[in-house]
Amino acid sequence: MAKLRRDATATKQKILTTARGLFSRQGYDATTVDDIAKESQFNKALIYYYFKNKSGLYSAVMSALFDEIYNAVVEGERECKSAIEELEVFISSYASYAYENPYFPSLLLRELSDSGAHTPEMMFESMRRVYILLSDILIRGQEEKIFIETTPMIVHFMIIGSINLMVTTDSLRKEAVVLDEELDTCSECSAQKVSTDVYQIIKKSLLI
Amino acid sequence: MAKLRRDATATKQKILTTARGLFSRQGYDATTVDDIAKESQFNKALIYYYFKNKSGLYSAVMSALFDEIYNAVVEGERECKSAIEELEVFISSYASYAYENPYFPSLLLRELSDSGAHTPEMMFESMRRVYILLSDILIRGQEEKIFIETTPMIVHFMIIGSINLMVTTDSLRKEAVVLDEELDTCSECSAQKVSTDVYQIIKKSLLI
Amino acid sequence: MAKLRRDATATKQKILTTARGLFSRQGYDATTVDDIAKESQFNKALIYYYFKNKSGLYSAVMSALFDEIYNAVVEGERECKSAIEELEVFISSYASYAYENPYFPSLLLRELSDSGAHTPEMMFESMRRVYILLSDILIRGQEEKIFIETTPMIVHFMIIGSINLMVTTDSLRKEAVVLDEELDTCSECSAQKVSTDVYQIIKKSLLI
Amino acid sequence: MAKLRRDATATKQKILTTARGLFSRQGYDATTVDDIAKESQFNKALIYYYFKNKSGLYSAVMSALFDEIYNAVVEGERECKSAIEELEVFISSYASYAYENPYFPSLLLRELSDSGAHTPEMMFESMRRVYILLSDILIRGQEEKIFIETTPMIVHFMIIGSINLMVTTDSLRKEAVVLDEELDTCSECSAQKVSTDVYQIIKKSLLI
DNA sequence: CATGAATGAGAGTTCATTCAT
DNA sequence: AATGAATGAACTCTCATTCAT
Repeated sequence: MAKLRRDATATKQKILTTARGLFSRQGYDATTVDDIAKESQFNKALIYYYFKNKSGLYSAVMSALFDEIYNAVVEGERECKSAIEELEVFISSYASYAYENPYFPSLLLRELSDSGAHTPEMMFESMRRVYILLSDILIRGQEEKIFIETTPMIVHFMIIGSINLMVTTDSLRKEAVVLDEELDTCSECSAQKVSTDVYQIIKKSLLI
Repeated sequence: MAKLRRDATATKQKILTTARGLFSRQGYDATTVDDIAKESQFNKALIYYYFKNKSGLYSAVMSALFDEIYNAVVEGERECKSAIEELEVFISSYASYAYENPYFPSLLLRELSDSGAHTPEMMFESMRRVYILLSDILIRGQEEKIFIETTPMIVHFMIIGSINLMVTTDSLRKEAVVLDEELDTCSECSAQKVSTDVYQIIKKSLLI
Repeated sequence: MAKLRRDATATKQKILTTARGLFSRQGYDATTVDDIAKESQFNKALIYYYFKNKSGLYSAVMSALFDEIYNAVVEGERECKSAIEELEVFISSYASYAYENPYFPSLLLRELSDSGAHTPEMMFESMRRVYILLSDILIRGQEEKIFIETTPMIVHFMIIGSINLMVTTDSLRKEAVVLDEELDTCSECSAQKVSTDVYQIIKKSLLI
Repeated sequence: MAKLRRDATATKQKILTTARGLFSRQGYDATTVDDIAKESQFNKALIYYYFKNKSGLYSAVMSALFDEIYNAVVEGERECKSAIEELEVFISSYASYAYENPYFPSLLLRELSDSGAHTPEMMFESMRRVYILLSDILIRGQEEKIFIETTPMIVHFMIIGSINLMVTTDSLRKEAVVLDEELDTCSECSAQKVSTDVYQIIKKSLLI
C-alpha cells in the first residue's frame, strides 16, 4: 500500500511546490502542515524529515522563489545597451514573473508587512539583490546624464508596489466592478498593460 | 488611579486600541484574544461580550482605521483650488497618516495580500472611497487639460504602494544599512521626504 | 426604556414558565441562563436575584411540575368507588397530564436516567407520592380480592414508562413512518388511545 | 505492564469503552473530552485523531451499543418454536442485556427524552430493528390465533420502559427504602424477577 | 426591582511536532 | 525513505456567576 518513490529529490520538490501554493493562497499561519501533507500525498512526518520544521519549509519555499525572480530579471537584463533599455526590461521582467507566479506577490507583500517576522536571513539577501539591480540602473542613467537624480528606494517601491498590488488585488478589483460599473479598476488589465503603464510613468518622470 | 470601570464606551475603545496595535504588529492569526485581553487589562470574555468573536473585533478595528484615513484625506482636500494642488494634498495626507499610524500600512498590505480573506464587506467600501478620491482628481486634471491620460488604478497603487512599503520596511531598511553601507535604502527618510519624492515623480509624469 | 413591571410574582412566574419550556426542550445542560433571560425578556442578573443559581431555578421548575401532576392525579381519584375505577382514573389522568404538558415526560425521563444527578431532594418526595397512589390502589384491589398479587413498582413503571415514552417519541415515530410505511409506530395515536390501551393491558393482567 | 501502545484498534477500543461508561454515568453534556482522555489514559488530541469530534465519538459509542442489544435479542430468538416462546425470550434477553450493561438504559432513555438531539441517523435504524422484532412476534401470535389484537408500539414501550426504568432507578429505589421501610420499591429485585414479572403481565394480557 | 458590565474557570478543537516501526 | 500513532501546548469561545449602580 505504501508509495514507493524512493526518489528523494522528486519528493522534496513535490513538497516544496505544494507548500508554495498553499502558503501563497492562505498565508503562513493559516496553512497547516497537515494541509501540505494531504495535498502533496506524502506523510506529515516526512515533511519534518526533510525540512526540520514548518518554518524551515517556509524558508525553503521563499528562497527558491526569490532566486527565481532574481534570475528572471537578470536574464532579461542581458544584452541591454542603455540604462533606459535596462529600466524597461527590469519592469517588464518583474511584471511577467509576478503575473505568471501570482503566489509571489502575496507572499512578498505579506513578508514585508510583517517586517519579516518569519523571514529568514537569506531571503533578505535575495530581496536586496533585486533592489541593487534597479539601483544600479538608476545610477548608470544618471552617469549617462539621461536620468535626473532620484531616491532609488522610492522608485523601486513604486514599481514593485504597484505591480504586486495589481496581481494580489485581481479578484478584488473584478468584484468591485460588479458593485459600480462606472468605476475603472483596471479589472481587465493584462501584465503587458500594467508593465507598459508603469514604465511610461517612471520613464517620463526620470528623463531629464 | 484605578482603571475606570463600568464605562462601556471607554472599555470598548481600550479594547479596540489594544487590538489595533497587536493586529498590526503581529497579524491576525498570530494575535491571540488572550494577548489582547492581557494587554488591554480586561477579561477575555468581555471581548466576546462586546465583539461577538475575534473576527468581529478585527472588523471593528479595520473599519475604524479606514474611516480615519478616508477622513484624513478628505479633510486635507478642502479648499484646494486645482487638480494639481489636490494631488499634492492627497499624497501628503496619505503619507502623514501612514507615518503617524504605522499599524495601518501593515494591516492594509496584509489585507490586500490575502485577497481579503478576513476582510468584511464594509471595508472594501472604505478602500474604494479612498481610491475614488484619487480617481476623481485625475479625471478633473484631464478635464482641466493639465494631466495626460492615465490608468488611475495604477497611479493609485504606485502612490499608496510606495508609501505603505516605506513605512512597513522601516526597520528592515535600517538593518540593511548595517550590512552594506554603500547601499542607499533611504533609511533616514522622513514622511516629508517620501511624500515630496512621490509627488514629484507622479506630478512630472502626469503633467502634459 | 426600562421595563416597569414591579410585580415580583408575575416576574418570577414568567421566568419559571420560560425555564420550564427551555429545560424540557433542550435539557438542563444545553439550556443557558442567557437563553432563559433572553426568552423571558428579563435581565440575567434578575434570575439570580430570584433563584440563587441555575440549579435552584431548575429545582423550582421541577417541583412545580411534580406538584402539578400529583394534584392532577389526586384530583381525578376523588369520588372513585372501586380499586378498578381508581386504576382507570390513575392511568387516564396521568396520560392526560403528560400529553397536555409534553415537557414533563422528557424532564422526568432525563431525571430518572441520571439517577437524579440534578434532582433536588424534594422532587423525590413528589415522585414517591405519585407512586404511593398507585401502590395503594393495587393493595386495595388485592384486599377487595379482585386483583392478583403483583409487584407494584413494575406495574407503575409499565404505566408511566409507556406513556412517557409515547409522548417523548412523538416526532421520532412520525419520522419513522416516512421511512417505512408498513411499520406501525402508532404515529397518530391520541392521549385517549394510549390511555385506553395501557389500561386494557394492565386491567386484564391484574384481574383475578 | 506498560500500556500497549501503537496499536490502533486497541487504542480505539479503550477510548470507546471509557466513553461509553462516562456518557452513561454523566450524560453527553456533562461528560468532557478531558474526562475521557484522563480516564482512558490517552491524550485528548488522540480522541480527535480517531473520532473527529465529541459527537462523532458519541455516535460511535451508541452505534456499537445498539448493535449489541439487537444481536443479543436476535441471538436468543433462535430456535424458538412459538410466538409465545419468542415473547418470553425477547423480554428475558432484553432484561439480561440491560442489567448486564447498565449504561445502556440510561443512554437510551436520555436519547429518547431528547427526541434524538445528538442521535445520529444510523442509531434510529438500530432502534427500529429491535422494535420490528417485537412487532413481528405480536403479529405472528395473532396469526397463530393465540394473541389478541394490540398496539405493538405500546406493548413495546411497556416492556422496555419498565425494564430500563428499573435499571436506571436502581440506586434511587434503594435510597427510598431508607426513608420509608413500608414502601415496596422492589429494591432487591433481580433481572430475573423483573423479567418474569414483566413477562407474566404481558402474557396474561395478550393471550386470548 | 432591575440592569449592563465584568469575570474565572473550563470546554471543544487544532496544530506543530515527535515517536516507533 | 516513509508512515501511522501519539502528544502538549495553545487557541477560540462559552457560561454560570457576581459587581456596581
